[in-house]
Amino acid sequence: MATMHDVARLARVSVSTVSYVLTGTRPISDATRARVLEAMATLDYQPNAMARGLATRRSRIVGLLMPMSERGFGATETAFVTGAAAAASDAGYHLVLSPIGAGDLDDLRRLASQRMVDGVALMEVQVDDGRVTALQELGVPLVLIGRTSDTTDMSYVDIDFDQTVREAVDHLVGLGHQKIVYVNHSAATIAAGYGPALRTRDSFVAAMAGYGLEPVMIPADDSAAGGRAALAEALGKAPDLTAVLAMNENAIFGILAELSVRGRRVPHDVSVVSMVTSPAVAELAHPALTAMTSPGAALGRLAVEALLRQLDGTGAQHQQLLPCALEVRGSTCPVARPKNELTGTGLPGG
Amino acid sequence: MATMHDVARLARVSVSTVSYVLTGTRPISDATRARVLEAMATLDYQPNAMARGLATRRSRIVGLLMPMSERGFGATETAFVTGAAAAASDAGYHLVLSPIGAGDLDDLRRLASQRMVDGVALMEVQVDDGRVTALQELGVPLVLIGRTSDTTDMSYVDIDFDQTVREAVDHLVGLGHQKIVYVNHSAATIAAGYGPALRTRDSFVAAMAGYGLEPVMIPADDSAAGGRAALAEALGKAPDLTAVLAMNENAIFGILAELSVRGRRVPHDVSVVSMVTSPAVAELAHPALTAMTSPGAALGRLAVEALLRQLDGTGAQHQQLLPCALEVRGSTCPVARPKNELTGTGLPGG
DNA sequence: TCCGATTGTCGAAGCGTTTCGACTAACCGG
DNA sequence: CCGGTTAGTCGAAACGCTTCGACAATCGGA
Repeated sequence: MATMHDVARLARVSVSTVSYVLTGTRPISDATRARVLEAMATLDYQPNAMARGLATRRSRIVGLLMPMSERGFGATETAFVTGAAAAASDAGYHLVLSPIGAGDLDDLRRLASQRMVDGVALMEVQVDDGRVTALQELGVPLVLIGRTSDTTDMSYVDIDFDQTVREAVDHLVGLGHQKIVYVNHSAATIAAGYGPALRTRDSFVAAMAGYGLEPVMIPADDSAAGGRAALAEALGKAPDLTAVLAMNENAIFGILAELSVRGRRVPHDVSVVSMVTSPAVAELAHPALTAMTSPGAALGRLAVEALLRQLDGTGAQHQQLLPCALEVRGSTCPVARPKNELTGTGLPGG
Repeated sequence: MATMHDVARLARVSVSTVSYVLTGTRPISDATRARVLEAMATLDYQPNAMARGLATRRSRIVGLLMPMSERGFGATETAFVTGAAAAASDAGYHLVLSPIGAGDLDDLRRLASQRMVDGVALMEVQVDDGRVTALQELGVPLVLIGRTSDTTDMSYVDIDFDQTVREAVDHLVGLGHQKIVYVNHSAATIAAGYGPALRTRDSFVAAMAGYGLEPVMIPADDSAAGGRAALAEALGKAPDLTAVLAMNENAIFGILAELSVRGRRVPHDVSVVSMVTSPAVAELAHPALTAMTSPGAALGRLAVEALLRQLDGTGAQHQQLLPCALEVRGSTCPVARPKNELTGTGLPGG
């Protein structure tokens, strides 16, 4: 509750001197500084954030816009937020989380034009995202997590989907798998321009082509049921599949369930790799899933650090990709036999 | 960027008049109001949050303190945050999420004494929580999600664990189950004074006693492995168990895996009920889990609403409990036979 | 008809900082 | 010993809003 005035009076200096001690913008003699600091300590002084914000036109708050779907967010997104908050806190900033999605642009405009935030980080960026243009028009510094289609002059951090897919495919092919099915998000999600779904799709095609293999791809709704249906469809398209690469964290358990129902054992009959998955989720399955672990916390930290650099002018555009790390657990193993020509196209063991 | 001065000049009134139009604290003639509103519209005026905050000594920001563990948070906590953010937004407030745990009280004190937040809601409240006393000393309005041991003069919202456990037990007993094992959090978590673990434990004992049944309880580490170990222990203590009631969302998949390994089918041999679980997680299992669905979003909303009422003086202490709702899915069914004495203590079907 | 209350508006004084211009000493090289 | 820096400090003016006290005009009883 003590103000600068109180500190100044107790230290027998002017308020401006106190301010200079605090901000270091002008030289202060050691004696004076000591008196001021002592006064601050005895009064338990804390600068008032509002007053400071008004005078400097900087709130030292950055916003994190995270659309919250009804299905909540997984460990990946949580790690992201944690990393972002930690980075902000380290720099003496606060992080405001706003559950503002692509829908309510008005909310966003209000938040931004009230000058309550110095800059924002956007999560769940769509390939064509109205929030980006809205913020740019308002002149709000921003960094994306994810990418829009046109990244010119934009700062972003994102998962390196291309390398991640490549590593996953390398892992499976290295184990001898040839018939690999890729289970993506739903057709609707892809059509809506969800970047990760689009990018992994393209990368999968490219990676498979690099090995001269045919890329089989199936969309799946974001649910266990969607996973089951997708696997059924996959077995129709490629009855002799030996590996599944799943992008869809929500469908993965359905995939496993359907495999189990159909008598295909994991990993002996079918190897499964889950993409962009947190260890916690991977451990829930039995056997635990070999997965590409997303660099959630690191992404969050990088995003906020880039934003802060942009704010204080020590850095402009920042574009960075981070791959997911392959963590081999129990759901992948070498393919049963290289000579699986024996079974032709039929089911193994009828 | 337009300020009140600009609006006032354009509308040919004084700044105070503009302010009154905005806040409604004094009567304004319709003609004047119209002129002012029009000026605001043409200038695209937005009040500056900092200036307003400085003048009113209210930031219109409420904090949500959510300790973020490395294991991230589940759909329940996410729903909670969403509900809280929505409630804040509806009332024209912003929600600052701070990942401040029971550890860093200094961070907390700084946040609070900078007067950046008008009040705070605390998640993951421990039975004995230093944050509570710290905030009370600073005179910061606060509401808990969860409860400390002494709730005198405290506002809180929490899950009605007693009723939730009772309903779960009722459901199982109604299906004919008598040998019910309760899988709780780990011994360490219980010892640390984690409220939900303590309260459900007591409620389980009471509920079982109400039916004249013996309450068997097993602690489990928060992991799949913990669940497997717990189930093994449970089968040792009660080989003839027919139902498991699990409080531990992280252990549940381990429990299911171990049941499967031991040849006990769910739900035919063993019924399973998961407590305080979100539908999304319940659907991941196969069969989908009968669960007590936590009222996450509602809790968040109630907490923030109570806090805001406290802030504008239209409400003081607020204490409220909400039960989880029983959602019957595929993991529970009537007990195999009332005459299960046939099988003695051995495994059914050898 | 006069008085008290009400309505509508204004000017000015804060709110707690930062920052600019100015001023005093002390200091340095010539 | 003098003009020009430089270090150290102060007072005052912002920053953009709210709110208090004042005042004129209108109104409704007695």
